[in-house]
Amino acid sequence: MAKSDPTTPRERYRTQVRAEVMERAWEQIATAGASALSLNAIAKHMGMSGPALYRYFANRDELITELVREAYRDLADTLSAAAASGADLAGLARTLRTWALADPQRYLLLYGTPVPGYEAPEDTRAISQEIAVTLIDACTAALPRTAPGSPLAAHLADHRTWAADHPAPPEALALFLSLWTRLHGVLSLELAGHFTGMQFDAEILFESELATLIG
Amino acid sequence: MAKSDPTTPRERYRTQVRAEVMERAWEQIATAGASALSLNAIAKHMGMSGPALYRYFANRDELITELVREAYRDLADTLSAAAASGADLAGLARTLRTWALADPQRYLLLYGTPVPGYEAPEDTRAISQEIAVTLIDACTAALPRTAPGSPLAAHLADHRTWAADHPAPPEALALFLSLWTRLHGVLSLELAGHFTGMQFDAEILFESELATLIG
DNA sequence: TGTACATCAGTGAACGCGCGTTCACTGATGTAC
DNA sequence: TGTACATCAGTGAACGCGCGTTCACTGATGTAC
Repeated sequence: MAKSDPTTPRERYRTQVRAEVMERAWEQIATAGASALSLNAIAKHMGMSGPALYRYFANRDELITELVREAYRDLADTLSAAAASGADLAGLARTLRTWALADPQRYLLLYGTPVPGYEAPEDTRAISQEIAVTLIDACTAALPRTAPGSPLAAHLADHRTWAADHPAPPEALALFLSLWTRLHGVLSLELAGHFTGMQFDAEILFESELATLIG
Repeated sequence: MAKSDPTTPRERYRTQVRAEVMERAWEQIATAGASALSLNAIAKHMGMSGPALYRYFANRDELITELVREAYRDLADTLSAAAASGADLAGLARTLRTWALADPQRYLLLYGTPVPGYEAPEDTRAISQEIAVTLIDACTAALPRTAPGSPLAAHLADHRTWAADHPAPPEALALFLSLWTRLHGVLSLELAGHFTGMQFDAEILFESELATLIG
């Protein structure tokens, strides 16, 4: 490695340990949920003493923030990669479902019941909006030529500051909100286990909801 | 009060204290969420010592169970009362929304991310099904005469053991699942605060979703 | 290449906290004769 | 109506636990001359 390389061995070691801490944190979240996340437990699991982690994270909140950021980042990248390789709205929706099922607690960390006492920092909102933009673009492309102009679209024409930076017809915003809430409705009930006992296939419900949105 | 009255003063006192414990528990849940519920904190709030509560609840899990039962019971009663006074499917949906907004954490206790380490007992499933039945009946009544027979309905015709006791056409079951997941999608994102920052009116989104289901 | 110093990862002890839960006990309330 | 006894609500002390976090320290790694 060239001498000019800015990453010193120590820096590389640091980022590596940070990464391992977060990996263990994800394992712990997958098992017991985000509210049970404990620095001491992670340290023990890594064969280290508890205070050692304070070399890598200022406190528990910063670790959670980093996890939230990583999750948003991963979802944003996954979706925009799918969009870049030609996925349409239905494709993006299925990508979202696959992503959520791959690690339910990760999805629930972002979109489930908020972790009590934790407030997400400003910059995660930016990534969250990046995700929205990807979906809104796909919604715009999926709009029928003659948009019906629902009451929701009319309302959004006047209440679109949240998408002010991004040009899109109000019908696309309406479609986006419908899409988001419907997919989340199926996913969150499925992941929370509210369909267990009912033996139907949640994927068919998901596809059905998708079909009524686009068909 | 007649001598034959089976409720002795002590029994009345017991149920009264139990009720107050649960009231305080709801306050605590409303503030910090269900996973932060603490027997000691409730006792302190009532001006009692911690161990005193063990006269009324065997342990923390039994208290949570009682809260879950009460919430399900209240929702089931609210919905069936609405149905009894002539509310149609849209009316029931709006009743559900009102109920959820009245106490967000109560709604999230039932339908949000599960409390880690807590498993709901069997008999709450029964009340949950009671709720489903009320909604399914309204769905049956709301079906157009010539049901379209979606792929979801076709699937449900073969996977309806969860509604085996209750006669309803598969199209009604399909409508019920769509309704449930869509309303929950809007409600849970709204209650979890994922719409804050976007200035649109969640009620209009709710109504829009409802309209596409029924109209 | 070798030595002197600075950096920094990790440890163990400690603090204060709140939790769920058990237990022996006090004191008030209700019951039986 | 009065006394003797049983029931039971509530207390305070205690146990063991795990948490987040601070701090003084050790020992290894990297840097400068």
